[in-house]
Amino acid sequence: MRVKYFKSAVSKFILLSSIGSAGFYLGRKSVENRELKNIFCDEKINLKSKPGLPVFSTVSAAALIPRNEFSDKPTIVSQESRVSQIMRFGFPSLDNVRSFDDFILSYDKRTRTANWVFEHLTPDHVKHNDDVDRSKCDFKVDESIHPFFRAENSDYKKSGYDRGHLAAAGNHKRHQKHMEQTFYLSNMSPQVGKGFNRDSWNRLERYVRKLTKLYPNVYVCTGPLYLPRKEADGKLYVKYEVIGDKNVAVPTHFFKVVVGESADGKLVMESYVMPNQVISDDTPLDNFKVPPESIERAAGLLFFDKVNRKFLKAINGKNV
DNA sequence: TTTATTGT
Repeated sequence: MRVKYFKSAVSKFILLSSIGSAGFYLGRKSVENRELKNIFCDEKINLKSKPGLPVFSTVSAAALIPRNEFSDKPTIVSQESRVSQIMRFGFPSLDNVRSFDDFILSYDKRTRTANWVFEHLTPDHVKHNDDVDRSKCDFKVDESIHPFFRAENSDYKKSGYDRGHLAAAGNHKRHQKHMEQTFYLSNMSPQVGKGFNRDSWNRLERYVRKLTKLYPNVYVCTGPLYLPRKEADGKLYVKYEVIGDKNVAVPTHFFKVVVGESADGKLVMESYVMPNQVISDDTPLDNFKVPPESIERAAGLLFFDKVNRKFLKAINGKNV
């Protein structure tokens, strides 16, 4: 997704980096006005000239083989699979992609948490369902990942961090099995509990669910960020804690990129970055909006690459 | 309403 530069982007960057104790950088140049213009102002960017982009158009979601807990045999997926519905607008990357029944995940063996998760929400997915009970769900090891690289429950124990869902449990209320699959530790990242996971991040997740009241289809990509910050010597470093015997990485931030599709096919995009720290409950979610391109650069991902610009009407509330 | 941990 190539996006135009908006003047408000500068103030949003400043706002974002002012949240919390110290400034984090969504790209080294992003705080410099001149560089920002170079990055975002060129409306004539030739997509084909960008490395990596053409590769994605050749990848078919139908080739993926989803997990099936109840059989050793791989299931061949039809063209109209849930995977291709969820990934309709393209894969952010192709690294270690795993498909679950109602969400897709790319796993990072080095950090022992995901690179990204992708979900497709409809009013049906988020409405209350008496048959689905969150309290019956258990956090469980993802046995499909090599023991060297998978998080254990013991890694989180007494770490001070929550096992925070990336694909939120509340987004998968159609079947008990769907919700249970969100409890694999491959879908967890260490998150500050009170003040973040249980509060402002949860507020963002509920807001995304609420978007299904406005848009019959909502697509959302969520993941961790490890952003550089300036140290005392004036240089930028990426620094993050690791927890447990498996050294599970504690992300500095998390992102969400959301696309809502109206009944007439028109699309709006919103993208957020929140620091993994205590956030005051009265901080408006708008304060966390950042240009999607800045997340792409920081994360090494491309979001909604297959969206036809013709249908994209707004990014972060601004018409495009 | 939805997030969760710790201790019993």
